[in-house]
Amino acid sequence: MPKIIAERSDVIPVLAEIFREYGYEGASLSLIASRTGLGKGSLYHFFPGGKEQMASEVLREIDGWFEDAVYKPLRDADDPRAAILEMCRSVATYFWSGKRVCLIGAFALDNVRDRFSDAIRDYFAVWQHSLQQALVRGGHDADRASDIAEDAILSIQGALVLSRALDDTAVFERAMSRVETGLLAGPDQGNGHTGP
Amino acid sequence: MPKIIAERSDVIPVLAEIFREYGYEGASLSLIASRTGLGKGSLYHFFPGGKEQMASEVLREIDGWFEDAVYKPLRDADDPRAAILEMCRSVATYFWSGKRVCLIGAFALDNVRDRFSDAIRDYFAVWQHSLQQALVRGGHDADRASDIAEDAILSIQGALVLSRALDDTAVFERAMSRVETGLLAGPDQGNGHTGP
DNA sequence: ATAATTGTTTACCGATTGGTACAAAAAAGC
DNA sequence: GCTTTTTTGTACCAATCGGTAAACAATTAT
Repeated sequence: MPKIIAERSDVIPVLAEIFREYGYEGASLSLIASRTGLGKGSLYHFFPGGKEQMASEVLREIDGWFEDAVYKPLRDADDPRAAILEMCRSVATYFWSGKRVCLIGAFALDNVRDRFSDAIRDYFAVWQHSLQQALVRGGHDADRASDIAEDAILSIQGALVLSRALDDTAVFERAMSRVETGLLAGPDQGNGHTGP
Repeated sequence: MPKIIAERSDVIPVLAEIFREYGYEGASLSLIASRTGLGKGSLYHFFPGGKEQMASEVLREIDGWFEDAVYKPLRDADDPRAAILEMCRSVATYFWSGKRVCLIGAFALDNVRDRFSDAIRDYFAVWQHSLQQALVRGGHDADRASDIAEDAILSIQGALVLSRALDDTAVFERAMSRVETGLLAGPDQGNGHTGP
């Protein structure tokens, strides 16, 4: 039978998009089979662990992408401010201005959270830590940097929720603009809740 | 047969909790039947429209609760600052410091969003509008109030995502504290992205 | 008391779920 | 060429899905 194009690694992004659109439970095997072009036989040949393995590898791939494209630059870049700017740009592109859901955030709200809790926690924890590190190198003290990073990440997630709920990408874009401003504000400004 | 206790209105909060825990697709009829104590027959007697009607009435009830407990006070209260403070308190209690999911936010990320898009949109739109109104009465101009309200609501939603992902209610509490500070800051402070 | 209404039980429906078995086909190694 | 390994199609599985039918019990109205 024809081998079409399907390398094993080519199928994971397709799986990711399916899970994004339909959720874990909503992504039925027949749907997966039809969208990937792979029969059940092939699917279970590549992923003996079934749907759970598919989702698990999707999460790993997403995490890997963020590690390379976002987290590592944040930690290693010479200019932390430039890295933060680049993060905002990458994130806005990745989430297609709010039209594309964050699969890991969606899983966090779903009942499948327990099944993938480690991957979900790591994704956000590493993100926050990397961002915090960039902020510290930008002159913030550790505690305040942690706070700012947390607020930025949670704002991005909330922006995805709200822009999808209101069906308005402008919500996401405004939020990203606020996040960028908040991250780039120097350590001297006291624009937080730590006031008197 | 015994009439137990089940008034029709008593079952809706139970349904709400089930949907929160398992999501729309994850809440199977057999699960609903066992948790409510009602057989399928009774369920379909009360909700001829099946699961979709159940979810729909749950959303209406949630919306009604927020209208009474949050939105209306925000619009009508004599002291807008006190109303905003009360909103923060109500929200923190309602979401049990981040341990309880926002069903409407979760639906917004799910594939059932299309089915309930009107209810989802209204919930957030009315929230934002009510909060904006309170801010305007607190001295902000309309555009800036809209921006602040949007940021507050999206931060709350993001806090629910992140605190669940990290399994840490402190994330939610810190976020609520920041939200409160941001909402209560007077119109003279320039702590936003509208700088030069 | 009796009739009409309301609520509940139970059995059942076809469709679909995630997953398995296995043989045939294609690709790769020799 | 042949053999071995990797990949695929098909048939099948028990379990469960959301939903229906209808006989029956309990409540209410008369």
